[in-house]
Amino acid sequence: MDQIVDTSPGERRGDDPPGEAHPDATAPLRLWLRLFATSNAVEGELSRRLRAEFAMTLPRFDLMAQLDKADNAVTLGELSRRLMVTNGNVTGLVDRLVEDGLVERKVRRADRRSATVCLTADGRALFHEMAEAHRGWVAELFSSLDEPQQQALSNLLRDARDSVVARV
Amino acid sequence: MDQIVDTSPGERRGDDPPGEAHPDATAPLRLWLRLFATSNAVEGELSRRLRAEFAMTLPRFDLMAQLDKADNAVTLGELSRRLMVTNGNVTGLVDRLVEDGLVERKVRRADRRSATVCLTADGRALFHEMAEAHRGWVAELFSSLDEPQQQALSNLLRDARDSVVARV
DNA sequence: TGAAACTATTTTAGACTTGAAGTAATGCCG
DNA sequence: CGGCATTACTTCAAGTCTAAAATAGTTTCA
Repeated sequence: MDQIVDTSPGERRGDDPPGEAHPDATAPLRLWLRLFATSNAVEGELSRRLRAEFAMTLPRFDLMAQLDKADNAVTLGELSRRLMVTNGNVTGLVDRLVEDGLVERKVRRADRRSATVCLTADGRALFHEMAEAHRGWVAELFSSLDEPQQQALSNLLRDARDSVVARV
Repeated sequence: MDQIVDTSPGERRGDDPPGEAHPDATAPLRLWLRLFATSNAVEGELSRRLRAEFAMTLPRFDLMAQLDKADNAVTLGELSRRLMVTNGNVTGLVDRLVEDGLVERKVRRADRRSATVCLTADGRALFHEMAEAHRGWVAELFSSLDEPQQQALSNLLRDARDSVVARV
């Protein structure tokens, strides 16, 4: 969690219009700075509320969201891919969720290397409760932006992500 | 690092146009999902390159960036505010940077509670080298977006951040 | 068949992060 | 002066995360 690089340009207010002769070499840096700051602010606030209201962490919530969406049992490897985190990370998260009785681990008979994970009844109930609150929080946090702005931002972010992913 | 919530809507391709009667209750969720995925992808890649090329972590780089920008010695508390992280976090980061000989800690005579930090000569030299590479990487990662797109995205992100910060 | 390659997961070491509690110096004010 | 709140920083416990090594099961193919 970081990224306050900004090796030079100040926060210029206004619509940052110029678009002058040679493009500002620090413009992408400012873009990244804002992307990071925004993402971080949202993540931090959601994290705080989840902790305060449900004694839950964001990573665990995200893992449960994948399980809820999947409907069926999912392997650890698949979870790792969907959450975009390492295998070892998923192992630990699942361990803790199992301790809390929110998910279940089952070894597959078909391939004894792999195990699947699914929500318990308790886990599913809790998740639905949290998900509803979570959806409301997200909508609230972005509520200064109107529909078209949110749409435009969403589209640009999709393009940005594609740009990044293509170069990783 | 997470957030793969997405409790329902698939990744609709195209420009997500509809804009129908009652606004999709999951639209903000999709926006947040994309924001997070993009930020995370960039952060991960910058982190990897920084580690590979300079044996440096992003948090330490960010801290050094603040010191470079500040020009003068900065107190730990000020660093904490600028990096938007807790005090305890800064203490540890500075400890490790001091071990590496990249920054210096000085107790202030005026107020013996507080200490200031500044880059060493080595630290400053290394930072400038890293910052140049870093700027290039960021520009590269976003290079699929043209100037106006980057500008538009940057502006929307500023609005989004303001929206979030106003509600935290 | 059996060795080598591959796949799925766990383990480990190291770093980062937070929130809460602890320590120490300073400032306020009766 | 002297107690008390405040401020600055450190310490601590718990959780998250990664990269790399280890473990174990499966597949391939000579």
